[in-house]
Amino acid sequence: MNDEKPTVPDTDPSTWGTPEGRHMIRLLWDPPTPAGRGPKQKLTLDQVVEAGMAVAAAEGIDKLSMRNVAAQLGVGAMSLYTYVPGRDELFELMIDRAWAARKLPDQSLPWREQVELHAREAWRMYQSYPWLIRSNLWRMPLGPHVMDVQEDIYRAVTLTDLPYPEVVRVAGLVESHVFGVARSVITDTSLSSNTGITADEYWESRSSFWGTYYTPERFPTMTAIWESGAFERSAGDEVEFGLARLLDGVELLIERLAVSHPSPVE
Amino acid sequence: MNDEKPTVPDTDPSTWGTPEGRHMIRLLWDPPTPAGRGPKQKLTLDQVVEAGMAVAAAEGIDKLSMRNVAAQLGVGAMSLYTYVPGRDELFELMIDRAWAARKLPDQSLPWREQVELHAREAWRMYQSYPWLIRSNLWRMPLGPHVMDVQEDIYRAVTLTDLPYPEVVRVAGLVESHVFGVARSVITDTSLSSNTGITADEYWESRSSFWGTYYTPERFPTMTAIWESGAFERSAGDEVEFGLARLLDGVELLIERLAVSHPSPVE
DNA sequence: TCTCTTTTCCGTACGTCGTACTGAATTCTG
DNA sequence: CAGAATTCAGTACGACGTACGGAAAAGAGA
Repeated sequence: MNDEKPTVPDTDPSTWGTPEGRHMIRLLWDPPTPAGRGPKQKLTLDQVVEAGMAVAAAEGIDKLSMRNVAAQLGVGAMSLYTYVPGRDELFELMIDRAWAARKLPDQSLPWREQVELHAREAWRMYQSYPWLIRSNLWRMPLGPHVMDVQEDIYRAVTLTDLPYPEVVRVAGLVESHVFGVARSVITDTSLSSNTGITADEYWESRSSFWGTYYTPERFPTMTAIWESGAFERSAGDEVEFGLARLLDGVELLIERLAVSHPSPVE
Repeated sequence: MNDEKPTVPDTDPSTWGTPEGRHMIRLLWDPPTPAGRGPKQKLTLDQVVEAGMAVAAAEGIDKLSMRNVAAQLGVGAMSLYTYVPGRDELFELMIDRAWAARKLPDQSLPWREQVELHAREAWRMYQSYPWLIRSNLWRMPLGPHVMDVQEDIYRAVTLTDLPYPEVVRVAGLVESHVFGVARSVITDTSLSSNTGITADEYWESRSSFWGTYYTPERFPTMTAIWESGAFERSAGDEVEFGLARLLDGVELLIERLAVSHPSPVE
């Protein structure tokens, strides 16, 4: 037995994983080969992905359906399946494409400035492509742009000389923070995900709450904050504020570790 | 003109907002009145919400459909609409119910310990109800449990004596952090949102990437981190690590403000 | 040039979803 | 006991992703 399927590690990567997985990796990394035989393709993969981003930008991510993207391109819905395996995969390609616009920091800068630039670039990305907040429910696409940025973030954080486990955590912390601010701002700014109502309309529709169940006795702190006007936030500042606190904390950790394990080179 | 609809502020809260909004607020705050006339109800609102949570727990949030919840309860799908205005509203009620289990910290503790307890409770909540990570796409429900916890978080952060704008930001920062860790862990742990494949199956299916496009030259830092084993993270530690860095940063801010604006009482 | 194979395009169709509408059954009110 | 109000639920509509199959197009081999 076991003579047909050897248990030795397979050395040919083109047989690793599943056909679907390999197909998706190829779509992300290789320009799709124009394929000799049949009729010419009316579109390119890039056009399809761009049309998806156009639909998401114009009508919101909830309207990103195969039928809508196809209509945007003037083709039948099922035609898209020759370019893309399915809706989820199209979204994956859109995510990687969104990351393509990320600038990388000058490597000669101090680590903190590099990390700050990465955070601001992430913030800019979420503002440009608000539908990216949905990507949190997806696994990270293994696309070239996502991976290159990710690598550069880890490189920048490594400059702190922190041990690798802490590097991973700090990188995740910065990412989470920007994402968190983006999420709250986008949810409050753009249209509601399902119904098409704005934030103002939402609060207005539920305004009866403030006259019936909300009492300053039950919610004294919120009342005070509200009256101070501090709930009216400016989003950009929130990113910077959190980032500053967070990196202050990281610097403190670096100092503390330096004291307990002094560098032999110093 | 304008004699029928006065522009003076309406003093009767029962006319504020929209009928739908008022209905939802009532569902969140008042036990539904058993309503005299028609046939007895076979269920209670609580049973419906609980059935929704059961479906979400057993099959994942993607299987939370009106038909599934109804089947769970042994009633017709349309019957649910006498208890709940719609699917989104049911989810809103589920969210508030999930927050009901949040413990509040002892108010005599130092602010930092109180905030830490809030963070750990949030973490526990996301572990108990993983489908809550979807709530980020919703606006915060104005339910009693959500509001009470929120008030208590603000109260705890206020103990720092920071100005209100900073209080709001710090509270948001802690919330974002816990959410961020929960998101990454849940996405990596539970089944994929759409397809029913596990994280292991996902990475396995795409494993061809590592043999074809991934090279240590292009991704040197990730390679080093990978080989050190630092990518195998333990989630609970991540919450604590980030929380520690974050609150260290907040303490630093407090000290800095205390220096520039020394308390007159001291 | 003619045929064969491959590929593209896309209409149809199935199963899912939320929910509008309708009507029958049920219970309290007058 | 008639009428009004309310619950339950079947049917149906328009959206969705996508499996399937057929028609058309284009290069490859004769």
